[in-house]
Amino acid sequence: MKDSGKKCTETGRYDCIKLENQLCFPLYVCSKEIVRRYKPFLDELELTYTQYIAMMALWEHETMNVRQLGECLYLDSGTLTPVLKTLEGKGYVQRKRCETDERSVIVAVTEAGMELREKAVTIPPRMGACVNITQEDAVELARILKKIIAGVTNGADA
Amino acid sequence: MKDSGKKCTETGRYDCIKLENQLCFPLYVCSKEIVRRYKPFLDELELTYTQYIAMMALWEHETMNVRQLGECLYLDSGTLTPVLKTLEGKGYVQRKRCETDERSVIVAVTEAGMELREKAVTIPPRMGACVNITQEDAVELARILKKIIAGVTNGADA
DNA sequence: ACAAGTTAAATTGTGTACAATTAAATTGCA
DNA sequence: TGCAATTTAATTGTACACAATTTAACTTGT
Repeated sequence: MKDSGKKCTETGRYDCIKLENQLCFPLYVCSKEIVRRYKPFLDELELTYTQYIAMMALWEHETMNVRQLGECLYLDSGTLTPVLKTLEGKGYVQRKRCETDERSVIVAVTEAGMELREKAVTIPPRMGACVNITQEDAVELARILKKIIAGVTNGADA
Repeated sequence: MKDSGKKCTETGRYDCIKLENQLCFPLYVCSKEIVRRYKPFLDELELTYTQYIAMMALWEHETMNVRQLGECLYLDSGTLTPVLKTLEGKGYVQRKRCETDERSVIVAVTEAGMELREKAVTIPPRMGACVNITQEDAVELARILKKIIAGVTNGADA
């Protein structure tokens, strides 16, 4: 349906670099737009999206060092250090050097951090109501994304 | 294995704010990781990802004002102005005020910008070889993402 | 014609992202 | 043991991304 016969939707030498033919671009846009949709809800907790996912990881694990948190969130210390300092400033986490290995910094959720969780549980259902997607599509999307992430983050070189 | 009556994959009060149950999070990670994968290829052209998608839009349209480009890329002037100034500095685009409406800034691809396109066409096929995804999944993914974007960017309030 | 409202881009300020480097602590091995 | 490699966070520098504000130019209603 789309090559050298020159139909209505014809194929050109530059088709592969058209925005509409990229997969990365809707991925990039979708990610940004969803995060933007979170903003009003996250504003209630005075958290940014990055702070929110960091808290999510910490609510589950209670305590992690920066490296582990980074593996969990796919972020490095260059991003996490300022985020964690901000969260510490807000009183939601505590940072301290590991006693048995002074290189590591242990991040632990505080009492106030655990209380924040109570407010946070209201966010996913409200977000869900905002995003126009069927249950089947959500499952499909999650499956495909996880497959891509697994392939891309391993040494899956060309 | 960890609370009330419950099976193996049991349901807890806080399940909805676990990282693994979010759809936004793999979307965010996938987008970032794919962009990271582009970097070695984009480095050859000395373009960032944002500069690359801006050039993609401009290669197709030759000339656009900042507002149109922003609608196309889902970016505002606060992001685009510095990106376009950088691209102008590299000699790939020219920026000038519209003569009939001095509020608008017209962005036009230069000769050098069009030549860059020749190098850029090699990127998508090489990226495709890097990303571990079947043709069917790619089609599915594109379909779902476009649906979400359409729903989220319109006033699809809860 | 003109004040009021609107639109367009730029600017300002905050917060990521990430590569590259640095500094300190720990490990491994000759 | 002793020191070179490695690991861990933090720092530095560049580049977005976006909300909010500003400035200038245009449009509209009267």
